[in-house]
This record gives sequence, structure tokens and C-alpha cells, in this order.
Amino acid sequence: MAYRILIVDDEPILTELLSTHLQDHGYTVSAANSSDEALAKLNTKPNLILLDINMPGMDGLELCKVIRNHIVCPILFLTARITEQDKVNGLRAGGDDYITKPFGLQELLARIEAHLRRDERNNRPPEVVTSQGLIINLSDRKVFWNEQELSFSKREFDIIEFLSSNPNQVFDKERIYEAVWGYDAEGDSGVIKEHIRKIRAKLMRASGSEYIETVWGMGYRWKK
Amino acid sequence: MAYRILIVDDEPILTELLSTHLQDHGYTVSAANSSDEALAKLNTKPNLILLDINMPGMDGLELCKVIRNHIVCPILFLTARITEQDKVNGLRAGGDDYITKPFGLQELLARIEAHLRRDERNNRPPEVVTSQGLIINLSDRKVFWNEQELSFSKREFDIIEFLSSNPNQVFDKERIYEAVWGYDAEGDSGVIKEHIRKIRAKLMRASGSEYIETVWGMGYRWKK
DNA sequence: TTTATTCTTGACCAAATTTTGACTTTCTCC
DNA sequence: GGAGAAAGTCAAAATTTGGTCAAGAATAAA
Repeated sequence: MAYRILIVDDEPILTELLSTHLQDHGYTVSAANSSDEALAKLNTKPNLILLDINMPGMDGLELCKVIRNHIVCPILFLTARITEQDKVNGLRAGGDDYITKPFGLQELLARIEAHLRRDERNNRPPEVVTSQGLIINLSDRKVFWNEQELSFSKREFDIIEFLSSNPNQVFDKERIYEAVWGYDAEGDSGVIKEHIRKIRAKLMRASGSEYIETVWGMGYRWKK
Repeated sequence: MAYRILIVDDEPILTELLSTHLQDHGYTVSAANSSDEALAKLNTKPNLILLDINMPGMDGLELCKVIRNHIVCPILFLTARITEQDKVNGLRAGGDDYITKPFGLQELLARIEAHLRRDERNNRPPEVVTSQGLIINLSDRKVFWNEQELSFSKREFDIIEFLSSNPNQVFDKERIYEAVWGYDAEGDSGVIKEHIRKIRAKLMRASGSEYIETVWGMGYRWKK
């Protein structure tokens, strides 16, 4: 899974340069040349943000505070300033690290990696599950097959989410019902059959392959 | 290994009755007639807890939340209440199932068994039994002979699972039937013969060797 | 409200599995 | 060796299960 990095700097040349460099190293990058643009691009749910402090209008410190109200991820400041006071300000604002310009690309990569790794350790299940060209974004509940978004209803996505988060494991219908519908699976588990059918049809039409396998007498399994 | 069950109810008559009943069915039972007593008895590390909701002092729901901070095991509520709200409350509190009083002992046993079984299945690490080139993946329920996957039906796999998990031990047909079909399952043990035959045929065709040995007059044994 | 979408149900069919019963073979003990 | 019990074989019947479809509820959207 490619990590998403958001770069915010008012120097288009710099963002351009960094973007390609980071992309070369496997990251998915979005760039913003102003605070407003940055806020607009928060919906890409970056895993890490590189933030310039010196910017016209709302500066990096302010922006950092605002961002913190929206999402949780490492924020690294890019800055020419190096005073102690700056560091304090930055960390108070919610930043995680400082990188002073000019910086080496090696160092930048190393720091990014370190922060992502730590972030990963600390936390939550992956928000994106991928399998065979299919991308399932659990946090915004979207499914993609090569740029093309596939639309699933709530229940359908719930089932996909449950199964794909536990790949290769077999779950019987009762178990799926319980996991998706919430509690006390008194309901008819025949519903599952129908939803599975719909899901399969949509996935098959788009991708041409089966993702859900039937294990006779046992249930269904998400093939990974 | 006998499963340990903790019963919590403020009616001594009920706990007494349930205790002996469950003990008759092979469980190790501790009983508590108050929440405090229940907490004290958590150190017996029960595999499952039966919890009355209506109790003086800390009630079952409260107790449930507290217990959840200590140990992980299925918690089944025994209750006279049956409203939807109660269910929601109970499940929010961390309960796994509801059994409304008055309940049949058969139902109780069945539910206990189901929960223990599921708990067992979920909590065990991917377990793999191998013998002579054969790989039996219990969690994926798959069997391989040199890269080649052999397909078995549910019952067939259940039998393989039971026998191969207890290699070199002889089990008579009754015993196998009980293990695979369920506790009070009643039926002709002639079925076993047929399933064993099918299993043997599949294993033999793929691997060319016998894994299940007949011990005349005694039963079958998985050769390891 | 009307309208559209999603969710659920029940019926039906087809496929796979499970079980049964009749029959044969094998083993044990006299 | 032969009787009787136990195990093996086979095919057919019975049952379960999963896939499909259409239509009725329920829910959300307009």
C-alpha cells in the first residue's frame, strides 16, 4: 500500500521537485502551494504532511493547528528558521519534527520513513485494503478498480469490509450476519446469499475475477 | 481439558442447580452469588461466564464491563428482561449472547458449546498439522500434498481434523461421531465407514499412502 | 408527498453432500 | 473351516446448501 504524502509549500518549484522525488520512492503525493489549497486537499487523507512554515497568508504554524482539528498524522515542518523558539512554537502547534532547509533528500526520506513506521506501529488497522488490482478504502468506504470507482450499497460494503479485512479466512453466514448486522443474529442468513451475489456480480463485471470464494458447507472466504 | 465456567447469579438455588448440571456435562464450574464474589473468582480464568443481569448492588451489566477489563472470554447473560433496549445495553456492555429465563437446559448447553467452539476457533493461531508430506491447515481448512490442494467436504475435513489432531490415538466410531457431529448427536455410526472410505480414497489417490489405520474392533487411528 | 434505491424474503432449481441400506469382504474365535 | 461380528464397498435416495430470480418492504432521497 502506497503511503500518501501531502506537501505544502508556496514555492511551486520546490513542491514540484519534492513530488517527483517522493513519487520515485513509491509514495503517492499531492502538493499544495497555499494553506487554502492544503486544507482542500486534506480529503486525500494523507499519511504524512510536509509543511513549510514561511507562507503568505496563514502560515505553516497556523495551518498545522487547523489541520490537527481534522486528521491525525505526522506533520513535518520544512523551514529555514532554526531558533529554539521556532522549535517550541512548532511543536506547540502540533508538529512532529523539523527539517531545516536546505536539507538532503536522503535525510528527508529517512525521516519520513521513520515517522510513518512509528505511526504504523502505534495505531489502527490499515485503512486501505488492496487485493489483485482492487483498492478498498475502508475509511471513506470506496472501492476502485483501476481508477474506476465501483459503487456498493452500505450492506454490500460492510460485507466486503469484513471479509477483505480477514482474507483467506472462512466465515459462515451466521458469523458474517453477526459481524455486519451488529448483534444477535436471529435474522435469516439467507440475506447473505443475495448480497454476496450482488457483490460478486459487480466485482466480476468490473474486474473479471472472483474475490469471494465459496467454501461449501462452511461459508465464504475473501481470496487474497 | 475441561472448560471452566463461571456462574454469577444472586439466587443460590439457581447457581447450585446449574452447577451440578454443567458439571454433569463435563465442565468445571465455579459459582458466585454476588458481583464481588464473581470478581474474586475471576482468577479461576473461566473460559466462559454466565451472568445474571438482575442482581443487588452492582448489576450484571456493570459487572460485565468490569470483567471485560480483566479477561477475554464469552459472556452470556441470563435474564428475564427481553426488550430490545436490554439487548443493546447488554451487547454494549460487552456481552456475547442472551438467554432469557426461563430457558431450557438443552438450549443453554448448546449455546455454551457454540460459544466455546467459536472462541476456540477464533483464538487459536493458524495451526498446521503435517504428516508425511501431507499438510493440513486447520485454520484455512485446506489440505495439501506437495503444492497440490486436495478438496474435502465439510464432514470429511472435520473427521480429518479430529483424527489428525490426535495422532496415533484410536477412536471408535461412536467417539468420532460424537466429536464431529456434536454432543448428543444420535445416529447410525455406519456413516463413519463411508466417510472414512471417501477420505482414504482421496488421500490414497494423491499421495499413494494410507493415513488412517483400522484397529480391528477398536476404531480408527491417524498414523503419524 | 412521490420517487428511487436498497434491503429482505420466499420460492425455485441445481449442485454437492450426506446418509442409508443392501451387499461383500475380512477378521476373530471357537 | 465355519459362524458371526466388524469393516469395506457401492449405488441410490434423502437432505442440505448455494445460486438465482422476482417481487414485496423498508429506507433514503427528491
